[in-house]
Formats: sequence, C-alpha cells, structure tokens
Amino acid sequence: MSSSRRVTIKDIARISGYSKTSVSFAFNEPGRISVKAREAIMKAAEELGYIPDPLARNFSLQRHHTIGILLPHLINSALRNPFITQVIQGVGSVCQKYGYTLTLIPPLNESVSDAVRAAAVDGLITLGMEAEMKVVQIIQQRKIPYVTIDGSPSADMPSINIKDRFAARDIMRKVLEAGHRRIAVISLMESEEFMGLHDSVTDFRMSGYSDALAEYGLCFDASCVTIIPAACTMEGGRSAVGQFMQLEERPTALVCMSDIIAIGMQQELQALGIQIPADVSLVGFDNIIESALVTPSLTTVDQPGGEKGRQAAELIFQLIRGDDIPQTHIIVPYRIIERESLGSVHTAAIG
Amino acid sequence: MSSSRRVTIKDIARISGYSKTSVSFAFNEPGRISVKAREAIMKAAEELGYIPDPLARNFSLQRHHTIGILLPHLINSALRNPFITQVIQGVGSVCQKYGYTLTLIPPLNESVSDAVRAAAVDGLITLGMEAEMKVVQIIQQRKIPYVTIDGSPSADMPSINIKDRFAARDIMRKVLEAGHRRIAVISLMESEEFMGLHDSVTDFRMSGYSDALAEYGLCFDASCVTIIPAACTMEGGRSAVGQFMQLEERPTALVCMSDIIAIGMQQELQALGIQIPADVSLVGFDNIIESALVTPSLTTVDQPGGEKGRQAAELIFQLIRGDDIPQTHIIVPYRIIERESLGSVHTAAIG
DNA sequence: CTGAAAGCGCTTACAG
DNA sequence: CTGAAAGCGCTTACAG
Repeated sequence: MSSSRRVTIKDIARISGYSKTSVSFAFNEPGRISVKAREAIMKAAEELGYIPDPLARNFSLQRHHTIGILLPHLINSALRNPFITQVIQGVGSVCQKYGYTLTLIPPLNESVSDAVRAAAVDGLITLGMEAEMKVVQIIQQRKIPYVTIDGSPSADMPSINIKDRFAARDIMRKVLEAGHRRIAVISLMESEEFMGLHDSVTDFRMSGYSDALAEYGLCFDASCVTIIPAACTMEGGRSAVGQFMQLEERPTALVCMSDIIAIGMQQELQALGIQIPADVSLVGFDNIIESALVTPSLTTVDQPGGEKGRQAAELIFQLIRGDDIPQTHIIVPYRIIERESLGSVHTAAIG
Repeated sequence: MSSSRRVTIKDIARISGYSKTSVSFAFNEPGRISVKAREAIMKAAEELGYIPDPLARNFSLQRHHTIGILLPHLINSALRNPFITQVIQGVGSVCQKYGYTLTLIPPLNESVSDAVRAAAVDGLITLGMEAEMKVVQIIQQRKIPYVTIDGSPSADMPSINIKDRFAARDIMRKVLEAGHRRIAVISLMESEEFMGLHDSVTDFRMSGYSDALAEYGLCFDASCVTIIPAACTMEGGRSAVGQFMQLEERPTALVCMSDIIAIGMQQELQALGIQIPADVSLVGFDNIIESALVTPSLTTVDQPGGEKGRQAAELIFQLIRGDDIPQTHIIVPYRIIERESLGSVHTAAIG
C-alpha cells in the first residue's frame, strides 16, 4: 500500500503539483487556498496516507502539546498510592480539555535533574518540590512554566497546597481528645533529593502534630511520641508495623501521614490479630477512596487530590498562555473525616 | 542572570570560540574533542545556563523518547479504575528502565483517531483495540510500533491478553457450582468507537459465561441471565444496582466483568441494607488490590495488570529496536481467587 | 491564491 | 581534533 519510507509534505507537494506552503495550508488553514488546490492536495494525501509529522510540527511551532508530571519516586511506587493517581487524574482532565497529552516523567537514570533536562514538555507539575532543590534551578534555567503541588511555597515557585500544619493539628487533636497519650507518628520517608531540606509537607505536618500536643501540655519527644518513617505505599505501612510491634511501651494510636500507609498497617495489624480500634487506634491523611472501603473505615483528613491536580494544571496553562496570574499560591480546603478507626483510649490497651 | 531569549548551541559556539559541531560533541561524545575545547565549551555553557533543547534534539534524532498509552475513555474515568492504573504502572516501570517517559493520550476533541494523528511518541500501547477499528489504520499509516492490551489478536497487531473466555467460564462455573441459577451479568459498557465490533474482551467473556451455563444445561437468555451494562467505574457499579433492584425475579448472583464495578455495586447494595453474600452473591474480574480490602472480600479472577503493561512495553521496545520478535501474541496467566462474596444459593434469597 | 525561502535547534557524515 | 554544511519536516512572513 504505502512505501516503507515515510511520506512527507514534500511528497504531497510533488504529487499534487502544489507547493509545501499550500500543503501546509490545506491542513492548517484550508481557507487560505482555493478549493481546487485543497482537493488536489487532500487527494494526494489520501492516496499516500500522509499524516503531518507531529514532531516536526511541534518543533516548528516551538511547543510540545504536552504537560509533564515530575515523579519524585519510581513510577511504580508513585502510582501505587491512589492519592497520586487522583492528582494525575486532575491534571489529566485539564490537559484533555485543552487538547494536551500528559507525560509522566520518572527520574532519568536515578536523577530527577537529568529527567528535567531531557523533558520534552511545555510545562511541568512537580510533587513536593522545594525552591532550594537543584532540580528547581534546572527547571528555571530551561524557562519552562512550572507549578509545585505539596511543595513549599516560595516567591518564584507557584504552588498548590492545603494548610498541612492546621490539618495535621486538627487530626492530632481528635486523637488527643479521644484520650490517647502514647502515640506513634508514621511519617513519610523522604527521597534523597529531599534530604536535609526543611519546609516539606512532612515538616509542616510534624509541626501541626506538635502544636496539638502542646495544647495538651505534651511535647514531641520519645516520652510520648515515637516517629516511624515509612515508604508511601501499602507495603511501607505493612513493614512499619514491625517497628511498632517492637516498641516496649506500645502506643495506643497510630497517626499516619498517608492513608495508603495507614491501610497497609491496618491489613498487617489485622493479620496479626490486633483489633482496630479496640487494641490500637489508627488515623490517616488524604482520604483516598479506599479509606471508606476498608473495615474499620479510616478516620482521616480529606484533601482533594483531583482538585489539586486540576488547579495546578489550570495554573500551568495560564502561565503558558502568558496570562496575568491572579494568585500563584493556591490553598485548597481540607477537612477531618471521622470514621471508625479512631477509638477512645479507655478501650485501647493491648495485652 | 540569563537573558530572556533562550540560549542555543549557537550562543555557546560563539562564546566559547568553537563550532556548533564541537559544542554538540562536548555534550554527547566528549571523547571526540580535546580537553581544552571541552572545558571552554562547558564553561560557556555553565555561564549562560545552556541546556540542549530536547525538542530539537529529538527532532534531529527522529525520536521522541516517550511511549504513549492510548486511553479509550476520558482520562478521568480511565484512571479511576485501579486495573488501568496497574497496567500503566507496568508500562511505566519499563519506560523508566529504558530512560523513556510515558505519555497518557486521551481522545483529542472527542476523537481517538485525532489523538493518534497528533501523538508525539515512539510507540503506542492501546487498550482494547481491534484490528478493524479506524484508529488502527491510522496507527499503521503513521508506521509507529504498537501493541494492544485486551484487544483482539490479529495478524498485524501484536497483543497481550489473558484467556478471557476460559477465565470467564471458570468464574461462572464457581457461581453455578454454588447453586445459582438466576444470574445477572454486569458487562462493560463499550465506548462508541467499539460499537458493533466483535471479538472484544466483553464478547470473549460473554462466550465464557455462556460456555459454563451450557455445561449446566442453561442458556444465555432472559430466562436465567439478565445483562446489565455498566461504565467501568465505581459509580458505574453503583448505578447498575438500580437496574438490578427493578428486576422482578431478582437474580441471586451478580457476575461482574470488572472488580471496580463489583465494588461499586457492593457499596450500593450494602447501603440499601442488602447482605452479601447472604442476600445476593457477587463476583468480579481483575483482582485489583481493593478486592481484598473490601468486606466481604471479593471472589474474582486474578489477572496481572502490571504484568500485562510490562509485557506490552517490552514488546514495544523490541519493535522500536527492530529486534526479531519471537512472539507477538502473548498470553498471560489468570486464576480464580475464591474469597467471601460468593455464597451458596441455599442462603441466597431476598425478601 | 500561490510559492520560494528562511527558520525552529539540534546531529552528523564528510573533508581538512 | 575541528568546522562548514546538509538535513530532520514542518510553518509562515513576505513577495508576487
């Protein structure tokens, strides 16, 4: 049917007897050429199965027609967290609306920076980026619009966040109100690129937990709080249980910075015959769909992942269009969802 | 720091005093130029914050360094099905391994064909594609390697499948073994592009269900089987319950072609006070993580979404490299997972 | 309405 | 080791 060499605009020009200019117009601004020319060109295109090469077109137009999401982790573990998937959904739906595709960008040979160097995208949405990171410098060097979700807001870095500190304080209050005084905080294991930086979402939440503890005259130290870092997956939660079980004075409440971790812990605890919330209480963060599905259902803080993604994407498109941006630091609402996994302390004691 | 115009290879050549060729070598084949040249060039690049433009580089190299997944639905509903997410994970992990990104391609102004025309990718993984679809023709016209997951295998279309017909037969057998004789099959609502085509996964599964019924001397008609099509989301499952409830002779078992649909139905049924499996049995398809989390846990057929994605991606990369392909129709194993949602019929009767 | 030509920013075969 | 030049396949300002 068609030859093995790809057919280009030049072929269509030759066959149809018109110029490359006209061929281009036939596809992009049909109104600018005569009906006769258009028909001859389209006929030739049809016969040869010509489709304008998107890469050449994009290059010529100096655009990519795709937005990138920079994944801080292996793509595999990132997508295993339904919250991330929600964010991607939100970004994706806006991309779709504007006729763009969505590119998932994992680290390139272990390096997020290399990934950014090579990223063929019109805009970049990052997860948990902080202004001091070297990656940010590279993004800026490449002069491509970017927005960070769950990063630390800073002057030249547009951001989408919830008030993590308040949200964390509020959920910890619920835990304290229920009478718990020995608590394990399951925090987010940070990837290397984040190490040693401050103002991460993890830090904000820690501060919030601490605020609530302070309200009860407690302080954030080994006497009442144990910190167990976990990878942000169900497996991360499962293995955190091991560390929890080894604690001599076992906490009566597990406060997780992520629902998927909380659910992993719940599964593992239940496998060990430990009752929730009778033996130990459990609260999460995110309110992923699964948190309502699980038994007991999870008390958690609801934050709108899809909304975060959507807002970030809309912001990126505004930046791409060069619109005046009314607000570059967007705060999205959260709320506490009380369900079954948090019990009162009087019932919380493990043999 | 840097001017507003983007800095190109030409600038670095000018500033460093070397040619564009040498600059290019400095970045891509440092061994081919002198240390002196390399240092001068890198210094200039450093000063101006030069990063080679990926778009130009890709265009010159005639590649994109990204693989596309063609989404048959709105990106939003596609990602709401954890099974699809699993497939994406699998594809993504292989892309990552080869230093590629992964592009999610939703329909472009409602058209999957237009999306393919504009897709800037080196290879395309499609979901549920059939050889007769117009989209396939366009992919072939563009001469880009492609593989279909859950499509119908055909000569010139490499594919990854499970034996859907057998899998469906096996799960239906379990249902029949449990004594059920009035059954509702919740099938997949097909998107328009699929309408009127045969050999879809839906068809294969229907045949499998039918095979099992035949073994029991039953036939696939209104006397014992009701077919309710549902969108492949939790909401799809929820609304399918409405149709189920209206049936006068209510089925004792719900056989779903997708776990996410089954879970949606389960939630809705439970909200209505209907007990599973006491009042009605429920089985699914896919074995997504959530199916084990839910109460009662879901009896279903396990199929490895991640593995499907991985295999499809590996195949695409083989095609891109021009390797000899040993096998273009890959069959991946499935198995029946018996859990709690399927009960024996003697207990299945609703007031 | 139509077309020749420059341009997008790289890579690379070739010659020196 | 180094560089001039062609080429990747489009778009588009400009002239006719």
